[in-house]
Amino acid sequence: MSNQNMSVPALRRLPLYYRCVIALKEEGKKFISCTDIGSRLELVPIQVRKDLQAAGATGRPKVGYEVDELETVLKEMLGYGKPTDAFIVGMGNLGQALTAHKEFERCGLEIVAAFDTSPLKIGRDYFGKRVFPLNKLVNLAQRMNIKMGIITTPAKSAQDIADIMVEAGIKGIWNFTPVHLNVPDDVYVHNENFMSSLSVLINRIS
Amino acid sequence: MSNQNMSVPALRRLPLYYRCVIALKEEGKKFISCTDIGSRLELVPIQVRKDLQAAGATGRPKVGYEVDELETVLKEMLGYGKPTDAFIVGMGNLGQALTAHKEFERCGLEIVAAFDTSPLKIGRDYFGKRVFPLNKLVNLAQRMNIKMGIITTPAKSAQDIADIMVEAGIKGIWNFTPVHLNVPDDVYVHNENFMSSLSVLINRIS
DNA sequence: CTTTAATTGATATTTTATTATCTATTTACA
DNA sequence: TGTAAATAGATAATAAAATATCAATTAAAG
Repeated sequence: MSNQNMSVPALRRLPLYYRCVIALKEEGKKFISCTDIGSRLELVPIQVRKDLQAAGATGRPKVGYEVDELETVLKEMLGYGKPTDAFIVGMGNLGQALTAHKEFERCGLEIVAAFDTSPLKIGRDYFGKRVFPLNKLVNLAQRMNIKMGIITTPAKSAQDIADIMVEAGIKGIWNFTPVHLNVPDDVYVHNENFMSSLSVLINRIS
Repeated sequence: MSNQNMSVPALRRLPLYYRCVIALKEEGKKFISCTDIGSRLELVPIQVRKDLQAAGATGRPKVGYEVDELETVLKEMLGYGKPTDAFIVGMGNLGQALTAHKEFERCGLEIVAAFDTSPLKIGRDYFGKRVFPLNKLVNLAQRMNIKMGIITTPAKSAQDIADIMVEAGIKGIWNFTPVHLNVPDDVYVHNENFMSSLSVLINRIS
């Protein structure tokens, strides 16, 4: 199924290609070349070709890739076909923003439940998602076979939440806090560290 | 001042070291080694040492780095001392979440004004930041000498906003939309593409 | 029917980032 | 005072990613 030996940088570029393909499809294009995609995304054609090759797409010389086929291949590789169910913990501003985010549903992610410790939030619905107390997480995750968790709590609770997620059998954690999480080897953590991005930006403009 | 020839991966790790240093300082530690930092962050000591070296820190054999000095060096390199003023455009859920984010102020970023097109939002305050109409951006940015812009609008308006920011003289754009932005060479765009992160997560758990 | 231009696919090269090795230094302890 | 252990700092090696080169293929134009 999903190619595990694809490099992280390449994998991160696939959604860009997907968006590009959808846009071109809407423009009525039937075929598309690496050069086309590259010029739209400011990437060199060779890189696009290598990435598409790794994703399993095949094209025809002089013509390029068939748009419909490319869409299918990318969709498959990105898991857009069968969405992954996820829990989100921390219904602060960021948690709410992610829960409201429409694009996730079109892109392989279904946030099925939210968790918080605040009695003001528990039992409420945010954008159609019910908020549960934290102590229900393990049980619900196991019953619903949840494999992905999103952490949008304050930094100080992040490790505790991660521990709970690990106990619940979650295998992928999307960590929006700036703390390093300690988890077993079979759990993959992706850190969305805004501070890291900020460092680069500040460095580049000064 | 800020070292332009530091690699992006290394630069992205600096905030992690900074957090670690602050934590150790609070624990009362006076000196800290690469091994210590590495074991806390699950990084190999050599990598930590090289990064700190690039940041300009110097340590003593057998002892490590002085915590206070390390804090100063990292703070300087990260620009935490003199915060960068920024404008944010798009006061939807994500825009509000970022505006509310307390940590930015402690980490070199000051969001000084917000912009939106919705009459319901213009004139209001969100977390102490006034929302202005979009057509005020260029003028305000020039008067306030704003060099950083954050885009949290819907995807379809992103390029338009980027064009306005470029016109306003903004040199660094933090793009939270999934679209590729076309800007002149002297403007640096950092893409915070949630879809890219999602690809990696979905790929790794399946 | 032949030539030309564009493009893929495969392989090779270069660049960048990470990791290892080795030496010098410093502290702690016998 | 001497020795062992830990560590920084410098240099070297390795691994990973990006980019270039080249041959094969195909469609279109002459």
